[in-house]
Amino acid sequence: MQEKAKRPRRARRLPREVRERQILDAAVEVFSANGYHAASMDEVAEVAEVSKPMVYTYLGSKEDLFAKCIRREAKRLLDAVAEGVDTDMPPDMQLWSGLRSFFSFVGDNRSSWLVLHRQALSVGGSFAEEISQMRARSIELVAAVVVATGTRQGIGEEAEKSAEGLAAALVGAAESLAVWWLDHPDVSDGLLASWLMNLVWLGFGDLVKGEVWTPNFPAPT
Amino acid sequence: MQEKAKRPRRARRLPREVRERQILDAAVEVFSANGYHAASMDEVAEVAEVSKPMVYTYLGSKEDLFAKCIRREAKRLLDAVAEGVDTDMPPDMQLWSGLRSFFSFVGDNRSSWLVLHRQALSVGGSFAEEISQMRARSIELVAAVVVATGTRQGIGEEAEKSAEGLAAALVGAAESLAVWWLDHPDVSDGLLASWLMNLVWLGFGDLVKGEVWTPNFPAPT
DNA sequence: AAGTAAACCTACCGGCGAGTAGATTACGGG
DNA sequence: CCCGTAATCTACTCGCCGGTAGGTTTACTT
Repeated sequence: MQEKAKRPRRARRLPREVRERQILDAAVEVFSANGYHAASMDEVAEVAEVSKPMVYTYLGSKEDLFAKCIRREAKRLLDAVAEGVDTDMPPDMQLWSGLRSFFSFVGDNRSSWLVLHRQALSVGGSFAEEISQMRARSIELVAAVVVATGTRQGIGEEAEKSAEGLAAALVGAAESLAVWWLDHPDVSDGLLASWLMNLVWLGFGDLVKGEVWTPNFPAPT
Repeated sequence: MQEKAKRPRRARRLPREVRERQILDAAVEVFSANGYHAASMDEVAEVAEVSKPMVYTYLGSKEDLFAKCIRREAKRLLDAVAEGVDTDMPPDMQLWSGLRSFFSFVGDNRSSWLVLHRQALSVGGSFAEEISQMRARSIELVAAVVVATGTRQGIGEEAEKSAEGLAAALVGAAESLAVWWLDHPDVSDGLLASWLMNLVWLGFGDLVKGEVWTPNFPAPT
């Protein structure tokens, strides 16, 4: 019987700052795996290699913790995208760069993406609100690019009015493609971005030129 | 003290069939409102105006209940879309009709849509699997339409290879637009479908014709 | 009217998980 | 080397919720 009791049970003490980071990392992992409600604080603590009271002491309640996860990951994502986009570029290049950055981030940070995309929306209350607003902001940014293209080329009011809808569709397409990517990882982020650009930009372009698709119902005889 | 005990407490007894329907309706409502985990069986019972044991007797455990919700609502959605689509129509009209039916359904059945889109994915386990598969099937159907267009017009292998990705993007765009719709209800389902067709179909068309968008990096001097 | 089966309820149990009390140990400064 | 403080733990409480036991009422049948 060796005196196991004497062995230091856990890693050496670390400054609060570091622990907080560890816990947040663990929380993102746990939340992304099974969702907010299914995640337990015990599990977070375990993954973070820390005891539960530390989690509460440093990060507060479960809601607090989740909010902090969301905000941190959202900021990381937005920063990553913003970094790749230069607002002096022409609109199509802005979109292209933004998409590449987005897919690249998702590829490197699956958990972050999952926690933002899947979990945050399914938690009623203030988070959903917050996330929705952030998503809305993204959509507005995209819409701005769309409108910029339009006005530059003399877009009609009609199309401008629908710009936000189109932007929402584009954002959704990107998100969906990101999810699809999880099951088809043998594709590069650049290729994904190309697909979307080809799908969507040419559509925008035609819209701008005034070409429209209209349903041609079979003429009733 | 009037003999309140004598007053029939609840609505008249109803055949099992009817009750099951009521309970399922209530469950969809409750699950869609706050998600699977946050929903309580007591709340379902209350909304259904039935006592909890009835829920268990008729629909089984919480998981069973949720699964039955998902399956029923998914079937309703798929049927609604299928009903609007005639596979003899040309591909663009198929897409158009499908999109219209989809948006129409979502407009009429918000809870169904929410429970399918938001909640089902965030519940780990067999549901997520099931839902994912169903979504994958939808994507394949769309992909088939895309490919049909392509081959008819002599599409290249490259584009065909990416058809599934494009289909995923389109499905995602539609879903996202549906969500956007919730915040902007003053738009008709037909208009939504038009937007998407204009955005996407012209893109497909150009793809088929061999036109592609390519990033033109500023030539390094 | 009596019997029976199905519809329906009240009232409870057991466990899980959020959150906490309070002791304990390591590190830095004197 | 010793003390204070920050870091950290063990070990609990307590409410909520999934699930159930077992009885009661209604409605149909004969």
